[in-house]
Amino acid sequence: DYMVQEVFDAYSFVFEEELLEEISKEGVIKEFKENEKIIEIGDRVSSMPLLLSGAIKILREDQDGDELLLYFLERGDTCAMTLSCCLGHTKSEIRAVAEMQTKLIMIPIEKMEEWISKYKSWRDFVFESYHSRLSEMLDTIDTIAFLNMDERLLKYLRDKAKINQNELVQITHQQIAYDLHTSRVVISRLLKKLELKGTIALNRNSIQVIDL
Amino acid sequence: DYMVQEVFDAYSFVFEEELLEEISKEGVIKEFKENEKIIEIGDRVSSMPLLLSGAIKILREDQDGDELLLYFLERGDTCAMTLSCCLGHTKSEIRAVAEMQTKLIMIPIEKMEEWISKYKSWRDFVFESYHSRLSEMLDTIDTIAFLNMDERLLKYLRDKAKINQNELVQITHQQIAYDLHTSRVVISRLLKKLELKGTIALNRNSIQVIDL
DNA sequence: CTATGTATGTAACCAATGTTACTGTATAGG
DNA sequence: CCTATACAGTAACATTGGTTACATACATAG
Repeated sequence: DYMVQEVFDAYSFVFEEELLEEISKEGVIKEFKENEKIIEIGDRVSSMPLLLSGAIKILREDQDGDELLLYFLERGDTCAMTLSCCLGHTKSEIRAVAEMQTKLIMIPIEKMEEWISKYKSWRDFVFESYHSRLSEMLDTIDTIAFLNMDERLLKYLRDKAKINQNELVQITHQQIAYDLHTSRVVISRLLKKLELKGTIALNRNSIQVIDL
Repeated sequence: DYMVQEVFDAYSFVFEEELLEEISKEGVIKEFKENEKIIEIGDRVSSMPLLLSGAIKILREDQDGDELLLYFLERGDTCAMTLSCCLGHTKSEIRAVAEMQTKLIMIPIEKMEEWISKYKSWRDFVFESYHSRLSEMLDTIDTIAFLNMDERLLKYLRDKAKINQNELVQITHQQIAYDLHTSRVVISRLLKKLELKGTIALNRNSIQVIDL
């Protein structure tokens, strides 16, 4: 029977063969380039994305249009936020942006509801997604509430290095400032301090995380 | 057939009669006094609480033991955090404290898993709980990340007034400081400013929220 | 090579929040 | 009534983070 190779690669440890085939049959593959917008705040969500390869960053926005990074998603993840919107038939409360070249498979909302009754593994996956997303949100809250900006910055760089599997993080100070909801000057200042401590090395358009 | 009155009162619009009866039969009623601890961080969670009456506040703690209020739960709510722990068989990541005299019914974890297959209304309830908890968490993140302390304080007082259905909030400055993860002096200072603006009136051990 | 735009470094200042220290006042228990 | 304690008001100062302004360095189009 027909099966998409990437679906197998990313989800064979999670779902049984029959479901993997259904996903392959019903899902629509979509690809996004780095920094391409995947979901916008207020979008009606009519299908649920499963991550096949790449990574996505999930952002929140305030009234003034200022952003805040919530967390990253990787292969095998799904966005519980979107899931939640699907099941509740509400609009997206977050923005999703491709962190790199990213491949998704979109599951129509009717199928995902059908599979909840049909496949225990799917149901478990959905619950597990909610669970890990709640944990991520808690972690995000801890970070914002309990850490100073220098600690948040270092955590951000380490997370970014991990997601990109590269200790050389390709990014500008301004982009970091957007993700952490602060200003470029603040980031430059703190980065310089981290460099003096020997934790990182600064280059134009990239930062090397030494102390991973 | 036997049914607990409070279960009917709080959940008759959500669950069918058969399920209401099962809940009444399998659940164990527990009562908590104001400020009594319901769940502690690290606790093994072996049953899932449904709120029958009263209110609960959910707190997060950092390494130094400092607290942060996440959100309140009311009648008809359940703690998706605890739910999540139940299903994932992990320990509690949060603390739950009775905000007032509170009555819960505790559902054994096996039953709640059984009902997920058996009752669609239960499954919907579980998903809806996850959905609203994720929304609350987003709201909490917005509050911490995007608001200044004076705005957070006012929001806190309004939420508290709403939960207690009383514009006269019985609380000390120190307790507010704990919930908002700041110091008593900061709270006293900001409260005084709010009083001068006419938004609130200060008394010993209580605050009247005028501008609800 | 030069001009332009983008990225970065940094000083000076401001605003918000956190800290310390001390004061006064209400209240409960003796 | 007296005293100990919890609660609240406030000044003075420190720290963190945000803002403005400007200088410098790099990269690329022409």
